[in-house]
Amino acid sequence: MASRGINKVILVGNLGQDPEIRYMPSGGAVANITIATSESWRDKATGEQREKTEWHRVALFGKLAEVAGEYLRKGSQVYVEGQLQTRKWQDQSGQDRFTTEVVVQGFNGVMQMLGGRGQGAPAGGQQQQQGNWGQPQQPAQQNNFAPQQQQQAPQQQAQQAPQPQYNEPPMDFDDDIPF
Amino acid sequence: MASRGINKVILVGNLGQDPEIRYMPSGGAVANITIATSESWRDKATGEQREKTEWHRVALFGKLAEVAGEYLRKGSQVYVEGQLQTRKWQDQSGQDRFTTEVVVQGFNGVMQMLGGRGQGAPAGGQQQQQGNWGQPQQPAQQNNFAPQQQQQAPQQQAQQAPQPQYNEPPMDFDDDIPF
Amino acid sequence: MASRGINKVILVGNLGQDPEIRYMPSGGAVANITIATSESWRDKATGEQREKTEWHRVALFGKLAEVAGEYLRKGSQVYVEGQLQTRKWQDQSGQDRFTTEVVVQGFNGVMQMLGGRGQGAPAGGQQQQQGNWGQPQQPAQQNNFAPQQQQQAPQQQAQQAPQPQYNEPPMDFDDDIPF
Amino acid sequence: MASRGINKVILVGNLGQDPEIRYMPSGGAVANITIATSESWRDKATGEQREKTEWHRVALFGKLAEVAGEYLRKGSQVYVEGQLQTRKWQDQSGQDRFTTEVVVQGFNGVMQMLGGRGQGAPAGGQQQQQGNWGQPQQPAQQNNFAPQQQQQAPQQQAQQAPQPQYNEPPMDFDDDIPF
DNA sequence: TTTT
DNA sequence: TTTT
Repeated sequence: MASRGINKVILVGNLGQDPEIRYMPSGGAVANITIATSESWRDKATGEQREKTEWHRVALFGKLAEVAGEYLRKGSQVYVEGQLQTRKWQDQSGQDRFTTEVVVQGFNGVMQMLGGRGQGAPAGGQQQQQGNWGQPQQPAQQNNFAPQQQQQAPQQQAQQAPQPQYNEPPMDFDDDIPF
Repeated sequence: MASRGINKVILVGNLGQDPEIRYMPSGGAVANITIATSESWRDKATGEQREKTEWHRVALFGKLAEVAGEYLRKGSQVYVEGQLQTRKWQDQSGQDRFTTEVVVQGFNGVMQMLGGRGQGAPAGGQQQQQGNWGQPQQPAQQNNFAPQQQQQAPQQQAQQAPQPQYNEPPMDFDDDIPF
Repeated sequence: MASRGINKVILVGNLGQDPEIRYMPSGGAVANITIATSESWRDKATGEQREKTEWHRVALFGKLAEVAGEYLRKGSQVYVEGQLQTRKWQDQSGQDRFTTEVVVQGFNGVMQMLGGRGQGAPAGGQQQQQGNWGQPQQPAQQNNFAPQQQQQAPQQQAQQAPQPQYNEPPMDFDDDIPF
Repeated sequence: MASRGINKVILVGNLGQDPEIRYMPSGGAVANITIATSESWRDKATGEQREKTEWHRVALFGKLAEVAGEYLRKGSQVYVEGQLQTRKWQDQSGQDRFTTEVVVQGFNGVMQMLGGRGQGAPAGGQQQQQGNWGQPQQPAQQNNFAPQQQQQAPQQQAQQAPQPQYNEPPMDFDDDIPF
């Protein structure tokens, strides 16, 4: 767990959609969220107000993934601190592709919900609505990674890049395998 | 220049190769560098020492780009602070691709050489050797972006992703156009 | 405005009280706020839940000070990014004392209100309530630093340390004088 | 080990003197270092180049303290990441005083030596010279905090503030007691 | 796709 | 002195 160099990302922004929770074969949770940050400025040439939004792919692991799944929702404001990680995957034509994510994990990972009083998910009895996360009908241990990937591919296609399989599974909070 | 949210990256690491300096049509400098950070750990299963290196694409603009070109070299240790930015480009087959970079620019961008006394380029009389950067034989104003891009594409191909053109040119230190 | 080394503080927390706004002889605004961050843990020995709150003295300058005065209130959640600065002052007995603050200022300073919809001050017609800030009855230019300091001394005494005079006035957003 | 809010300090700078290593009653190591960061600018009024150095008190705990003691020296360049902490102590006249330090500790603490090959302590056979740190003639367990404090007080007096005793001992890497 |  |  030593490291040479510093690789740190700090984001504060709002979720573009509800978190997607999955489970690794080991049973560790993974939450994928997208966070928006934006800059606005006055265009010198036209004098108009302009705005540009940057979307960040963030992957949380272990306990933080579970908290994200429970409390974060589309629109939630959040602070995350993690590391940059670029992973290689193959598209349908077998070509190499790369996706860069912010990995929030282990000792260095931080996730804090912002904005106070209950901006997130209902704490109470509505947990049935969470059925599409983590496949509650099946024990978490059975939820493996690859099948879920397949399902997501089509819709992700329209976005940016299919979610690659975590062939080398990222370190769960209790594991010693770094990313 | 207002912003909603925080988008901050901090890296400390070593350059994988000499900086590549180019000039935008406006004359503003752009330096592309790759920074390595690494983690090492003992594999629980095998007991072996393992190491994983992460490579970061970093783009510096304006004055910082010029300083990078003058003083940084392959192996230089550097601190950079910038923002995450994902840009879309088209590959040869016209397919959309995305590349994420750390943009170091303007007021929020920071670049500091580390390691003290002259780890980088010779400060003294060898500045002629910089001829291949920034095409000093021609006035900087003539160096536009696209042609240079073409030249770089082949070698970059082997790496990760061709360097996309900056169609929407990133803000030079003196410009009001954000990234 | 060059710098050797990195001096960066990032805080996310809540204000312990309303901001105190003052004006320097130059007319530049200064806002002093206190931000709480806290840690909670289970005491190994007793098994009890414990919590410790850290209070941070933060000084904002220029535009950010004005925004703080207008929108932040006791309890507001805020992100600030600034620099550590320790200043020397003399107590009543003439002894040297030191106070460390987070200075949020100029290009590197960041202040973002968190928590969304109107957690702060009313945007509308209640601005008269702000009368005790910045002495609106008098032109800002007349509000100088030292007198205000005198008034605050007694109450501050009970706290931590009297607010020292800014003998070497900190850089306003438009100044070139660093802190 | 939960926390509400973010309390983060990042420093890159050089040590003003050799680290001072002490041991807590528990046997955990504590290293005190001072780090300089500086800003330089051109004075608008006089046109002169000016420089201001900020000195930071940093306390490292546990393993990081040991590494600091072994490898850092006066002049060493270092990256540290920690938390702001203000502690109260009494001066000779019994008056309350406050000292703010950067605490580098536990999971969130980071310390990285910069500048590459052997800028710090001799890696080789000179480790006997470290005898004045950590009192190697006596078992670490016997080195308690308070006596060492007494010795340091006089010289520290000239500086900023006597090193307060850690009455509530800060969390060692293996402890669950936060700071 | 978020937020103001 | 804040917040949960």
